[in-house]
Amino acid sequence: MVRDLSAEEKIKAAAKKLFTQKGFAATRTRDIAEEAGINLALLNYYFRSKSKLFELVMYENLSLFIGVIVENLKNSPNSFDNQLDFIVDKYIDMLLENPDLPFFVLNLLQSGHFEIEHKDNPVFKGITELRNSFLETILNDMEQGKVKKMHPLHIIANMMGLIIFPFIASKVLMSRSGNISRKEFEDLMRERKKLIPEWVRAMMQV
Amino acid sequence: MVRDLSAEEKIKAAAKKLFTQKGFAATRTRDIAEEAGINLALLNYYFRSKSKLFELVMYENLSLFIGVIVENLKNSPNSFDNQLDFIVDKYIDMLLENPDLPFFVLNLLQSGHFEIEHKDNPVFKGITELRNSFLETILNDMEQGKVKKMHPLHIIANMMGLIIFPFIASKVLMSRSGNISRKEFEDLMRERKKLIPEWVRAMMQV
DNA sequence: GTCTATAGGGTGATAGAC
DNA sequence: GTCTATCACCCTATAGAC
Repeated sequence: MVRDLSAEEKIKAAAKKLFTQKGFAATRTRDIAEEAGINLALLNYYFRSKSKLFELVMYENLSLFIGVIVENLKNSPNSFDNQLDFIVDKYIDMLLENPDLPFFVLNLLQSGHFEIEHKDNPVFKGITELRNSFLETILNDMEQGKVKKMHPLHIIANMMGLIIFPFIASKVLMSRSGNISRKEFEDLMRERKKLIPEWVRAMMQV
Repeated sequence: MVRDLSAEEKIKAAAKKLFTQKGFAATRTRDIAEEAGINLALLNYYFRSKSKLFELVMYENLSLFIGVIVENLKNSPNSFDNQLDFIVDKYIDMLLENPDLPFFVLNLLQSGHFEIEHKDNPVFKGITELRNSFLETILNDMEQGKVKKMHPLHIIANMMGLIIFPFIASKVLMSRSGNISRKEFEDLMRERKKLIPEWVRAMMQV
């Protein structure tokens, strides 16, 4: 139960939680209302419809996913090495605070509720900007012989996979069969803030 | 539309496709029936309920996910190096043929339709077996100083992330912003069959 | 702004004819 | 085994009282 907020904020927080955990279709407006501790009718009063509420949560989540990084990348030195440390650190911090976020993004990709292609979509622009900035520095470093030549997609996919995948798999890891606690998991993730940049550098010199 | 199969098989194939792509809640039995080219009533005639049908598809998908590997691991030499090449190769082949499979597993983790914890669940047993076999060889190699000492979870998460994550992200990569074709994507994945084992080895010696 | 009550539409499942 | 027609339920959204 979400407390000490306006009704509108309580609904938004509850919606964010449930949409992120269960996806659009499996989340009922009744559950959101109950989680928020308000009446069902109030949800429609503030947000007009389930879809509108979902879109709002979606934009806030995705902005979280890329916002910090896009903004700060502009101010960071233009070498892959520096950007690497920075991105890994920020992403892992963000995921430790929002561990379900990857699931939300994955839900989006399936649901069709989000036209990621739309040119003037600010999130789309952010992703494109992030990708281009990164590609540029990577290609630049390859040109200078600093790193082994390979398709830059490998590098981006590897880095993102090393960062994000453990959070996706966390439910298996922390299950009875996985046999580690939430605290152990979080400690391991923090440990990865140092390890991932080392690993990525090692991979790029094979 | 699925053709040239018995009604029962057509329904199963359609259900597998839709459940995998959209998840349990967002898939309507009517859509499955239409995709299969049969009547809605027939679905319940053969499978009793939407949930029962889902469970069937689920077991077949998960068995695919772990079955081949568990079986063949038993017959492979007991060193991490050999198992590494083998697993990467088999997984990527399997994912190239079933690119939506990771989404299905992710849906499962959210939906709660699957008690992965259940001890006598054959899929659970397979996963446990796979994990233990792997842990054993990794710890053994660490003991002998063949690889750097670190939490074995890092190694398993890294390997699985490098294999699976690109398929999860494939929809972004192959979108307009991602800017690569399906064929290019598949070629890159095949390239990774050689690269991933090299990367994993490099990471373990940092 | 917040509630109760209910309309309106969709979904899973089944009865019953063939 | 396969179909049509329909039931019973659940869900979103809104009307209207306070």
